[in-house]
Amino acid sequence: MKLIEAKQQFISSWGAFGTHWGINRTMAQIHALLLISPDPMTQDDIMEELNISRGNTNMNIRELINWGLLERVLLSGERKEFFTAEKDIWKVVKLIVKERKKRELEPMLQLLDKLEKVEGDKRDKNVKTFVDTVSSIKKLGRQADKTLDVMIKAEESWFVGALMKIFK
Amino acid sequence: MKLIEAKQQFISSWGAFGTHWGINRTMAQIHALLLISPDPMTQDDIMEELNISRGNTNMNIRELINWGLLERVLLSGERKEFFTAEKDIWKVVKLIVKERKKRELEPMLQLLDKLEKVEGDKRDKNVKTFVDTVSSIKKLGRQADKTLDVMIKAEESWFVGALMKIFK
DNA sequence: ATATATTTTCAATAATTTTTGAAAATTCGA
DNA sequence: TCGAATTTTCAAAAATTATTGAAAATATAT
Repeated sequence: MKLIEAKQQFISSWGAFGTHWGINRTMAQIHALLLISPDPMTQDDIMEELNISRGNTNMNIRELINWGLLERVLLSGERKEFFTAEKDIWKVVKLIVKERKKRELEPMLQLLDKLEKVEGDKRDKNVKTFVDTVSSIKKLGRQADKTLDVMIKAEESWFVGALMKIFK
Repeated sequence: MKLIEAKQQFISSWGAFGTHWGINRTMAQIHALLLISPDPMTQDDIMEELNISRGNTNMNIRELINWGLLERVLLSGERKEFFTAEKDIWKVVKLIVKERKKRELEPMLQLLDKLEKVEGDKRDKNVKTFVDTVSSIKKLGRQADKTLDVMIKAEESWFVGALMKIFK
């Protein structure tokens, strides 16, 4: 397979993959393109390469910067802004985990805390099932939250080494 | 908070949560409803409780059964089918992980294997960056795949215990 | 200060995904 | 086997989400 074709496939499937991970298609495609670009690119470069509009490009670049996945780069002598992607995949994973934890897991845990305090007699099986379900989700969620916190701070080598020990 | 209101909130936010996890809103809501229902429910019960159409209910129940999250239950003397949800949250998590691994991670790893073999001279920095990126994603992906395999087979008590050891 | 290049915004449009509901198929008791 | 109850299908409609592109805002060089 030629590089040009391989790039196409990588970008398009990273895009599809992203849609399952809370990142929209274009955002994931821009990210993919910059992951495999040795040099920083401008907004115009990205528009042309992916055949998408200026507005779309701009909005998704900004969103990627919010996630910490892209950085603005200033090249001396250039008027335009350039963008580059974090290339260390372990860092990329940690950034995504961090963001999704904040956006999804934490609000869910807060809600569960509130729902666990529902009024009613636990001898009523409806109340009992509700409280038991909420409690067990909360328990697992809290464990996941703590685990992810440690992961976010960990070095890849340490993390993989530790996992290997457990999972031989 | 009254049970009825707590149920509403649980169902609606589980639905929103699901949309970030490759599960559509209605599917997640049906799942939530059955998680907190002490007794099995029929399709009509579910339609009425969630105010959704028959077709929608039917399609999403079947999808939940495909994921292994719901089971058909036959109650003696009843003509209608009843449905019940797996209540053990650890098992639920494992079922979801298993399904998403199969649908998303495995196809991605297969593609990366293919893309890594791209033609071209590695002294060309475009080729080098491409291959390096693909390889490092693949490496982390394979590790994740193995880790998830062990997780899917693990008991919750063992798993949490093992994590606690690492993450003190 | 002005002209020009560049970036950002956002209402309108397009694409995609979800939902409906009625018809078709299936199941099951009598 | 028949007929009513129940489940399934799927084309059309609705809802949601993503994209465009032109206008406005901002930044920069001269």
